Amino acid sequence: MTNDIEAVSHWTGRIVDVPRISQQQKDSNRARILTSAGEGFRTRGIDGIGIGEIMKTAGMTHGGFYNHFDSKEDLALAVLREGFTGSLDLVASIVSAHPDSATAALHAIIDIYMTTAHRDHPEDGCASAALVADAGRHGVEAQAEYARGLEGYLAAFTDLLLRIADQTGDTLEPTVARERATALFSAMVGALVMSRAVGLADPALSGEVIAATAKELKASASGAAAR
Amino acid sequence: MTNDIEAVSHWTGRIVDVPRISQQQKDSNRARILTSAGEGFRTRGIDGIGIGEIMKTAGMTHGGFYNHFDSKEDLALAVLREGFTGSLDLVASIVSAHPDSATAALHAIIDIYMTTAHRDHPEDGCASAALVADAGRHGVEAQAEYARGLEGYLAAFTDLLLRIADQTGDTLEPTVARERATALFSAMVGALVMSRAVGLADPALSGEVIAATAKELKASASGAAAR
DNA sequence: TGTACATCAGTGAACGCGCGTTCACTGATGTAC
DNA sequence: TGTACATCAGTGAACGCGCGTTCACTGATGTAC
Repeated sequence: MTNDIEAVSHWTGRIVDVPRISQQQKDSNRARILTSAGEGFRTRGIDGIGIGEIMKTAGMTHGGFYNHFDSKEDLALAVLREGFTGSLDLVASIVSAHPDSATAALHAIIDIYMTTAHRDHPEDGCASAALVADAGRHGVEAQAEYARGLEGYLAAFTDLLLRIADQTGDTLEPTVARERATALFSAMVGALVMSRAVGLADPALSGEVIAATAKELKASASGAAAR
Repeated sequence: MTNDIEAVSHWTGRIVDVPRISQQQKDSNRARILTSAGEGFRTRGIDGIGIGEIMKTAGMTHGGFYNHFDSKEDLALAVLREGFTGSLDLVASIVSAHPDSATAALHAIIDIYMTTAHRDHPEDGCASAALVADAGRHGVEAQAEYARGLEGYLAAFTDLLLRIADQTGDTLEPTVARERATALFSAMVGALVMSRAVGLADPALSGEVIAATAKELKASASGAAAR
């Protein structure tokens, strides 16, 4: 069952689901595999879910997988690339929603990132947090994709910190802004992954980790120039 | 081959390696399994290495595993418990090596934690960083072990920040100290796992992440009271 | 002290299972004439 | 416009492999008498 179209079989005369694959349909199927894999990999890790289940979630049988990807590793690379693009687009959209105040934009990012909702739904959350361990344990190509994404995050946060300094009239060297952006993003990712590591067993501690870190990061970003 | 003792077989007359298992020997074998599993799990993830390879590294064949542990999951719980104990002991030993200055102790911890050596050797590094993703993807019992360890880290860092404030004459509420300790440890763990995620593909970025975060954290801890 | 026997840790073959991957097949699409 | 045929995406059975786990066996240890 690759689509919802019914047709009368020329051969049997019975009404059956038949494949009717156009290039557009193929592209759509590939996108569904990618979405399914992105969610599965983020939730259970690259080694934690198989091709069969990914394809089933995408609405196909497992054999057709290799019409779209060379291997599971190839799929993982595509998920990393696609995943970071989506995450960075979200950051950019939050920033452009606060054109007047870079501080408000940063606070909005932190408030969206550091939530129990984000903690509980890695499947459509930040790629950097959900896939950080998988990237470290896979090959150099996966790490290269992760590096590209991480660089995107650091560039976005560095730019934001520079704009905050500019708007508040403080002086901030670009190299220092980049260092602070690195520490900031490290804390966001670290808090989120640790809150996920204890979410089931100790919800109070889990919530405390993200809330306390968010509070500190917002205070730190506002008062950075005063340091 | 469970030990290095040779003996003459009563039955064949040939010199063979024979098992000669005392309680002490059994305890030692269990400890070797635990060490081997701790290193394997940290480096490649709980799902990334099998019982067979763990037992081989420990110098035994795989069948004997179940004389020591009920299941692989049981082993993972033991690794988490043992691993955090070791990590927290190391933190405590660094602290007691700097009895005069809590600031010096914190800087020493950061300088040991945020290094390329620690990044490149998860097998004998911090349990919280190496196993954070595995804990999040395993059951509630694994998360409970992780939570116990995380609580130990947060308590240790909170105590250290309070002692720094005390020694510099600043006032610091315990609840605020705990929040700052949480953000601090989140940044340490986040920076380390991200630096591992790009270590092979982009050593420059990888080194930058730990160096920049370490620098920021030390500056932030020293100037925390001034904020 | 010596002998018989129960205990139990380690060995290595075997189990069922799920995985990533391959492959023969089906049938709709697109092209050639 | 209609017919014949090459193309190729999806199906589902099958493959080899490694995994976690089980089990019959071996032989040293410890205990009973």
